[in-house]
Formats: sequence, structure tokens, C-alpha cells
Amino acid sequence: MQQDQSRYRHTCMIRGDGGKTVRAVLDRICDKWTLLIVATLDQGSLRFTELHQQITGISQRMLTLTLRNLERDGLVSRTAYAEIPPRVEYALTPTGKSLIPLALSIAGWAIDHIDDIQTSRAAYDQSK
Amino acid sequence: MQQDQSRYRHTCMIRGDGGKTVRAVLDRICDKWTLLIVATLDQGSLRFTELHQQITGISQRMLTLTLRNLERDGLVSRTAYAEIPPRVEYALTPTGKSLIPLALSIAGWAIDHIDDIQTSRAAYDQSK
DNA sequence: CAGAATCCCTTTAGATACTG
DNA sequence: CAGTATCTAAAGGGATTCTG
Repeated sequence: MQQDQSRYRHTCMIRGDGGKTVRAVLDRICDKWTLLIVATLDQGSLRFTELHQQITGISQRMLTLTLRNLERDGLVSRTAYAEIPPRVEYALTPTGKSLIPLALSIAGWAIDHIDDIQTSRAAYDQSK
Repeated sequence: MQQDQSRYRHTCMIRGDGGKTVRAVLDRICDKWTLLIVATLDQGSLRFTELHQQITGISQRMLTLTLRNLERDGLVSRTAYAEIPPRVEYALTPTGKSLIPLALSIAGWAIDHIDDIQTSRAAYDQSK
């Protein structure tokens, strides 16, 4: 009881400004590729092509767009070397690195509950 | 160093199956309304209209759709009473309640970093 | 009260072709 | 190598109207 009331108080963090702050972050991390890119860059800086190879299924266009947004938000740094052929290195910034523990929390919850969710989903679809 | 290597190993949780498991969860919690509904239901079971009033800005259509998806995934229970006028109560299931700590982690990170992100974003837009 | 149905506009993202 | 440009199919989501 004590705990439940305390938890309810804290969910005000989420409902706070109508969810604006939380959603601003969700809009960034919840697209199809952001977390995969961030997790891939956790091993160190990588070039455009290396990212393209390691993240299977991503199109050139979406890799470019997602990296641009991550750079804009200060989560990823982009370093271009004036060589021919061109070389560009992408790496996590401190803010980007701070996202990793959160990403691991999400992954942990996903792994813990994905079976329950899929079972429930199948049962629901069955009953309709 | 030691820590960084350990962290890198753990990000395999995210990249694991090409991000399939993590994305299945992100697809559920990352739409515009899910976390707000879950956070609102943390105070206890609520009726359709009560949710509609407490979550400002949501349309009837999106409230219905999001609640259906949450029910399908076993995060929210729906109890209809055979009365006139009808009464329907929505509440978090145990799985739904287990989502609250994760939501709070996300909110915490959002609050901690939203200023940095918006500053970086403004600087990036300025330089273009 | 608690929705279902329909309309319609905006955004997203894949495929493809081209370039400094 | 590291992108940019363009086209298009599909999904998301708001407003409105109707109903058991």
C-alpha cells in the first residue's frame, strides 16, 4: 500500500506536462533504428559503411537520416576526414553513452515480458 | 575500461536478434498515448470517460484503439458491467504494472537530458 | 456511456537512381 | 566512400457522425 501510493506519486513524472517531456525523448529513441545504432556504436567509433553492414536491414537513406537526427540531438558525433575517398567516423557523445543504461533497461523488460505479451496476443486474436 | 567492455557485452541484448525483441516492445510503448494511459491507470481502475478526461488531448478513437492494443497484449484488463448505461472499468494487469518502473526510468532520463538535447538541437539548426 | 465507422490529411520509410 | 534526390506505398492519427 505504502509502496503503491509512492509509485502513484512518481508517475506524475510521466503525466507531468501532459507527457511532453517524456514523449520528446520517446520520439527520439522509439523509431525503428535509433537504439540499434546507439547500441552498435557502444563498441566504439564506426564508419558509415561499417554501421551499414552491422545493422542488417537498414537502408542507406534511413541510416543517414537517423544519424543526422542523433547528431542534431547531441547523442552522436560525426567526424569527417578530408581524404579521398572520404572517411567519416561516428561515435557516441557522453549524452549518447548515458542512453545505454536506459536502453538496457528497455531490453531487459522486453526479454522478461515478450513471452507473456505474445501469449496474450495470440489468445486475444484466437477469441475474436 | 573494465566497465566499458562489460557494457559493450551487454548491448548484445539490444542488437541480439537484430533488435526484434526490443522493437516489439518499443512498438507497443512508443506510440503517442500508451505510456500516458498506463501512468494514468497506475492510480487504480478507471472508466473510459475518466481516462478521456484525465488524458488531455487524446481523441476518442485513439483512446479506444490504444486500450484495445493494451488489452490484447495483456497490459490492461477490461471489465464491462451489464448495466444501462454501460460501465466499463480499465485497470493495469500485473504485466502492466511491471511496466511502471521502466516508464519511470524513461521519464528520469528524459528529465535529466531534455535540456542538453534541446540546446544541441538549437545549436545544430542555427549552424545550418 | 462507451464505443464503431468513415473520411482525410500527414508522416514514415523502403526502393531506386544519381553524385562529389 | 558517403552520401543526396525523388517517388511511392503504407501507417498514424484527428474530426466527425452514428449506435446499442
